[in-house]
Amino acid sequence: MPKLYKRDASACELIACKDCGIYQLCRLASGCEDPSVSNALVRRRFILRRGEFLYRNGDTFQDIYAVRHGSIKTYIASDDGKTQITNFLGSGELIGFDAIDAGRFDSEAIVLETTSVCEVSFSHFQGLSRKIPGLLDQLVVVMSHAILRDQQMMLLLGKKSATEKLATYLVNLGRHIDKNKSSPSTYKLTMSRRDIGNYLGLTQETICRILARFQEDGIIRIQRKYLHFVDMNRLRELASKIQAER
Amino acid sequence: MPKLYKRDASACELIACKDCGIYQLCRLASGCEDPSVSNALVRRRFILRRGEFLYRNGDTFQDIYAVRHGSIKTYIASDDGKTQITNFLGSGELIGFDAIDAGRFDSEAIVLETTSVCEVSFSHFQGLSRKIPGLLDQLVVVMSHAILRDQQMMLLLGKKSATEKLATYLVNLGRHIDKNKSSPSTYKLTMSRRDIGNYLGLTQETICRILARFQEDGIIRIQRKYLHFVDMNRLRELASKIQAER
DNA sequence: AAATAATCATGATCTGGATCAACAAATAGA
DNA sequence: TCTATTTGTTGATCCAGATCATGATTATTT
Repeated sequence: MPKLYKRDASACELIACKDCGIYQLCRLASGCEDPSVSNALVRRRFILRRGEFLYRNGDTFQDIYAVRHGSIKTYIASDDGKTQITNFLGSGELIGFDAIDAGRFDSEAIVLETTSVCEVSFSHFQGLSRKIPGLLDQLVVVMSHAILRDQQMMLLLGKKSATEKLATYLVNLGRHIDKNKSSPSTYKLTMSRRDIGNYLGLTQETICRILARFQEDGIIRIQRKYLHFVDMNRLRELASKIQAER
Repeated sequence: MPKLYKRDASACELIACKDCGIYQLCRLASGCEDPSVSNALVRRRFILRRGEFLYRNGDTFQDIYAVRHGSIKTYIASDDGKTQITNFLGSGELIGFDAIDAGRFDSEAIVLETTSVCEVSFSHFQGLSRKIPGLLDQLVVVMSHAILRDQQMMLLLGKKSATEKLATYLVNLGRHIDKNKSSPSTYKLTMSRRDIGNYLGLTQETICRILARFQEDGIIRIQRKYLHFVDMNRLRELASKIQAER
């Protein structure tokens, strides 16, 4: 059962700041091209471990966060207790701006593995933006992208079959790999089958079965948490059903 | 078959600017409290008629829009031609910021009835924001709200039953009514059953059947496009299944 | 006004993915 | 180390909502 909550810490392995979602923001804030001088924006860094919350439902909104290394899931709940995972976040991604309007979080963020995070005080950010033109413009761009992503998700949830959903999900994982140039085509899944199912509007059983089928068909190899991409093109076809029959 | 596209025009019945989603923006831009002085921000106003596009897939992004009066649907398409309606917009709502990041629209907006729109040049908006602190902050707030809304939609699409989906949809329509104080509890549906179904991840047949059931159960009265709310509380219960049995 | 095309409505049937069940494997805790 | 809990897997069955079909209204065009 989760657990702790925003434990303080310091020093963590750096990921390249220039691969971070707030790199442009940090660069602007520090007023120079040097990517390491990001402290004008980032208040503190800390580490969370598996099962710990970054924020909880009802928390007052004060900060936005950037994932430096690790992974996080965010989800919302309905009145009657159903939950929907709204995103899985990895290195360089930003969390928290869904709470700007209400001034408090109506969602929760749980860490899926040991994860280091940069914390940006939003009021400090707003203060800086008075001095640094372009800072808010950059935030607007990031938020625009998030809206686009959410709309793609609505399309997936509303219109795609189970196979298309999972194929789409895997293709998107694949993109991350290229971006972070880890081993050519292998991915460590940090989320459970249940989480994937919840995210895609399916059950864990369906996820298991389709993963098994993808493996039989020679599209992926999967062993528990370890996913290996064998035929990315076929997967892309399945993601939007343009499969040249078979 | 749709049709024309961004036809120019002028003069249209005003809706109260203070009920508009960009009222705060207009007010800041005009630098005074007078809600009628909004021309610092709004470039032009025009009217579209049923079936006309406000923007189309692939269009270069230049403007954001505010609906003054009328209604609009927005949707995206997958590679294989499935479409998902992402929003229905009414008076005072803003459209277009999903295109800021990419610089072009990956979605389309079609007008559902004769609709008047305020057009705001985004580059002009950015220019103004250099002089008027708070302008971009306000946009960030509006976008944050849009993200929240999209997440609620993901929950609906991923986790709710057909009945819950439609009840939720009707309850949200109801909110609009109060806000725009039209006749006590009657609503003119400008979208088709098919559109509602598409939006909610259902078919038009299912929408018809559930509407009929809601009417039998004395929750609404519905006659083609005209919807009358009879028991809003019951509807709210159905929206998140907390129905005290029956 | 007549013809055509959308839209709405309702019944009959089918099916993709949920649910239920039972167990295996891995992980966390004591 | 052993035990308990979580996570993953696969089969059998079921059902909510899709699909198919047909006709009634209502809008739009000619």
